Amino acid sequence: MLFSTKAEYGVRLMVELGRRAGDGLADEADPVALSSVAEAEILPLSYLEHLVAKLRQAELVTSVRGAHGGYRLARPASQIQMLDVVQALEGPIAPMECFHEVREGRVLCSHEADGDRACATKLLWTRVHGGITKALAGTTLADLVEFADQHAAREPVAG
Amino acid sequence: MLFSTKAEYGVRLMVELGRRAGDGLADEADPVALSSVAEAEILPLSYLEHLVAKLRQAELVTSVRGAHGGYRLARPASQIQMLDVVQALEGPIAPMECFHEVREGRVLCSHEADGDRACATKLLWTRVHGGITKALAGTTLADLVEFADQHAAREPVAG
DNA sequence: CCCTTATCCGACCTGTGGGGTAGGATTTCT
DNA sequence: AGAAATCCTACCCCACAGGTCGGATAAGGG
Repeated sequence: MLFSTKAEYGVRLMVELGRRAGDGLADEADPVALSSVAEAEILPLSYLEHLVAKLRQAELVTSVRGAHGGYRLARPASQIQMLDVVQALEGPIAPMECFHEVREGRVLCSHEADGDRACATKLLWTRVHGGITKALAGTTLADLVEFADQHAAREPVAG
Repeated sequence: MLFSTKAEYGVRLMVELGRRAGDGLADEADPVALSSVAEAEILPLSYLEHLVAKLRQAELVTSVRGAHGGYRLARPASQIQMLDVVQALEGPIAPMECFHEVREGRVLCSHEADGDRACATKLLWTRVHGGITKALAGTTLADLVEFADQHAAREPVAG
């Protein structure tokens, strides 16, 4: 298994926010209470709180405290890359322990200090890393929202 | 983190076997004792035994028991896809718990029984899965062996 | 002003699996 | 016979995923 349920739950949370934001106009709609998302997705509220905290720190959602508060997408779904979402939830995307992303697209293996022998595998992980990030960066939240709306058409979101 | 060290160690093991096999002629060379691989890669022998057992079950390596025994690649490195190696070591490549690969390229999400709502994320994981398998299937062991030989040229393999 | 509703925050708990060890049985070569 | 290797099973440790709990803080409504 590659990603944990953190990523799954967090993505489902984002999709839910995206669906309720309607077409644009996110700032004017009421913020969505986490409890309503938890109910709709059948996920534990207190666990979602931890996840949404990471999304907020990554400035992917904004929060409104107090009664009638809740969460909103920080920007339109079409401008949110899933790469950012998954990274916020799971931490840096490294196919292996020894891998850090140093700069945009540049990858470093910590075994290089041992002499390159340890990292015959570097070529492979680099390619895998590229494949994953490409798939994640090439998918926006809007893509998922649209997909979700199509496939769950018979049970539209309440609003 | 996506893959565990099982994949890393196992791949390094395979690369080591590939390097020692020379150019083709794998069947005629002496088999490689696991202890020599463990020494060269500075990995615990007893742990490698577990990994190589999986590789043998997947028919990626063959073994020779007894004194002067050891392991060989089951076929030329150029005919070994890294997808098979990683799958043998880590099990099925699923970006998420709820994901099974049903048939070549076809993927199923176990949440579908709950109604599709749970899997707004299906589109995303499908793309990620595709990115990973494409990267793994498109890389052969021979690619890694060549890469390793180039980058560790100043410390050639003993033989 | 207080009550309700919500976000926020940190401590805590529990099971699973990664990562590794240990010991011995078996096979084959010298 | 004995050394050198694979093979096999059982076991151990602990970090972390996955989740709970209690409470602090903030805002709106009567």
